[in-house]
Amino acid sequence: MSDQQLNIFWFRRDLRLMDNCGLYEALRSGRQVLPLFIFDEDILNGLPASDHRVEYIHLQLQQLEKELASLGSGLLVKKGRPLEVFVGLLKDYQVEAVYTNGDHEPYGQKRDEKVRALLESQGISLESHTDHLIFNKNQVLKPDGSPYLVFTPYSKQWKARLSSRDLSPFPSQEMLAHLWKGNIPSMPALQALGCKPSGMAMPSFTVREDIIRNYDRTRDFPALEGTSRLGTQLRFGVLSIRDLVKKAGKWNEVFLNELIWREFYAMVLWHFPHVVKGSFKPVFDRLPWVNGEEAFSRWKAGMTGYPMVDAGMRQLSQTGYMHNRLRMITASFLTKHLMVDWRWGEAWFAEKLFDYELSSNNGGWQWSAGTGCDAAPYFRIFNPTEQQKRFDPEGTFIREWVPEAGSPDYPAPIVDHKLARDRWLKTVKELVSSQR
DNA sequence: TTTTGAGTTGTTCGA
DNA sequence: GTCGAACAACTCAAA
Repeated sequence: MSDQQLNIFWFRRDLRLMDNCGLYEALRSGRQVLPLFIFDEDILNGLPASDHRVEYIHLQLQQLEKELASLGSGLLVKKGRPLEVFVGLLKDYQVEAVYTNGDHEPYGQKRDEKVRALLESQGISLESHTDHLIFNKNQVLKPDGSPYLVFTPYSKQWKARLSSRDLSPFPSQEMLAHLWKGNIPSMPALQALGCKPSGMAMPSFTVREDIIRNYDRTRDFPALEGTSRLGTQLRFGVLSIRDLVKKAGKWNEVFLNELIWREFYAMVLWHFPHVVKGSFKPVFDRLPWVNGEEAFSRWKAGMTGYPMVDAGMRQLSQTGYMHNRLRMITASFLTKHLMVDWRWGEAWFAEKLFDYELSSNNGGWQWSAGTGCDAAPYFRIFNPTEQQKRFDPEGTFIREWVPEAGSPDYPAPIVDHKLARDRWLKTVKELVSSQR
């Protein structure tokens, strides 16, 4: 056991050294800081052998390790259950305090409470900071102290609060000399974690001022480079949200609003964790979903016979990404045309998306299905053919992903649009009227 | 307490 | 082809 007292900084979804709130606070305390990451077995065991997100995290950790090594330090990477890993660490090191950045998801909160209890039983504190969002659970509330349920008033209040919020970066850089200089074993290879390479291209987009400035005009056209593609970096904290919000505020209000949606849904999940399992509005848990396995399979495979839907679904499977416009079209189609439970679709996106974020994915699906807070009205049903005309008028996107569209090799539409539309309208009307 | 206006991203229909 | 209304009623937020 090392006899020198130290702090641990526990990286999770904040895989960067710069402008990292919790890391800065750990370094500022004056003690040396040992950087730690844990591959959580409880999460890994629920994933397939080849998961592109694990691969992405591993890649970012390698980058972090390189940066830390150049500073004379290193990154301690462990695999196991966090609680058990900490039990081991407390034997190996004389830990004074553990610093980290908070997590708004129910699993992360339970995990952190268990770790906190363990540490506190040893007289060690767990210091948690807010880093992945601008505002935490209770910083943007109605005057009566309750959470907002509608986006627009939330966003107004969010912006009002932002104007008095200091977004200057946490100057972690100036403190990096305080990193632990003792021996740190190098991190395990991906295969040693039991994960195979996915063969997918890892997202590595940069913050593009030109794209963000044009965001409101180009974001709806999947054939254009019209969206930021920064979701994955935000999910894993490779980018600082403070930095991005500062730029968004200068560059494009509509883009800033998207970042506020991200915070809105995080806040909703924080206050209403029941949305993980069921509809925000309980009445919609009684929707008589058809849940056809065959239809669901065809949707997943991009074989519905609606080119716009299939293009989106194939883009997702093959790249781990789907353009936002297509996320709405495919989600609307699965829930309203095929009448498959939104949770099925949510789970599929969760498995496939690089940028998967529980709160945003859940919020988006419930919005699409009309079951969420501040959701789309039930009669707002996307017509996949109409959407194709409006947002891919040249057919560029369709040709890229569904080159056989229009040929005999391409399946006939899985459902008739008008019949499906009428069925959905009738179903929801009956549900709502039965409630009165 | 009551009232009033408003509510991400759409589609269809009929004038 | 364009345009406005209807789709549905309810809940939320704020005055």
